[in-house]
Amino acid sequence: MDDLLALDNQICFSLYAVNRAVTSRYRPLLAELDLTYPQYLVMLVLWERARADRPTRVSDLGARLRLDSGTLTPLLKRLAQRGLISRDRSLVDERVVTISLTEKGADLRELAIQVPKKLLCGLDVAPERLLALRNELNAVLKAMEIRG
Amino acid sequence: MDDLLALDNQICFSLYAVNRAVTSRYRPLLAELDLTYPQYLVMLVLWERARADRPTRVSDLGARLRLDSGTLTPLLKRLAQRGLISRDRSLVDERVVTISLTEKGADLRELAIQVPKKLLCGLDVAPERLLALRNELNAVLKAMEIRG
DNA sequence: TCTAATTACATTGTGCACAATATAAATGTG
DNA sequence: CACATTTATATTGTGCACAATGTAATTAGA
Repeated sequence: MDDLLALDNQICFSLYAVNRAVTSRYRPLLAELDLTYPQYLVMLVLWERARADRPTRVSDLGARLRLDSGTLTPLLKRLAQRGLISRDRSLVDERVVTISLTEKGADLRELAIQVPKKLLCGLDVAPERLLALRNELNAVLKAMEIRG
Repeated sequence: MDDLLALDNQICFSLYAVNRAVTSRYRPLLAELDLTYPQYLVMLVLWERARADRPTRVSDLGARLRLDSGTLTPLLKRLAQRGLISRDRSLVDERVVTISLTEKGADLRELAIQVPKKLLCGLDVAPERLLALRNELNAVLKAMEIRG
């Protein structure tokens, strides 16, 4: 059985399925914050950088999340429309758009802290198994990004 | 350091990033078959079931890939339009749509065999690491699906 | 048997991802 | 300084995912 094409032999399918399964666990929790999952990731980056007093450009978000402006621009517009962030053209370099948290956006962090807590509770998977998985994933990601 | 919210501490982000990284490795290979990644997954299921002479309904695809008709219906219409599959209302139960491979669709399997081969070559990750990852992923998926 | 509930799929609408292209500002080069 | 090149973001278009709703066929119940 060299069944290279069997669905269950594709790592890619496991990744795809688990990713969607995990995301759908997040969905109801994030719905309480009125955030989608990618919006949540953007907010995580912004909260992180704000704590270190680092200004954030669209391209910084792109580098961190591996997303391009085609994805980020409309997403950021929606966050801005909801008053969580502001988007301002840099005065130094007018090509650059600087993203900053509004007070409302910064405050949302308090609520967001509950998200990973609740998620881990609801997840019937041993913590050490999750940690092992994360480490494997990060190793693979690093290997893929360095070479290949 | 209560940094529950640090991006790098979120398993979900690793999953999300690796999933997209792997998918983008598939993309150029699948482009040669003129398939998207989800279309490829559907074809894998169809090839698998055809080998076992199992007829396939839309809901069978949905169960296997965990996708609903909102995703599958338009995807299957596109595959049908390209002449890879046919979609036929069941005569026994008119609610059911049966998906079958056309000759062209069945033949595409030969080309598709190259996909995982080329992918593994291009991937600079040790095979045993991938196998470990897949096993971890499958274990987590199973745990998530059995209990909430 | 008539009707209510269920089932299978389709449709609509929103929000990603991503390719391709556009636009405008900055930078480099002669 | 002109002008080509590069850079940062925006726009357009396609194809998922998924929630919500619709529709028609089947099944279950009274």
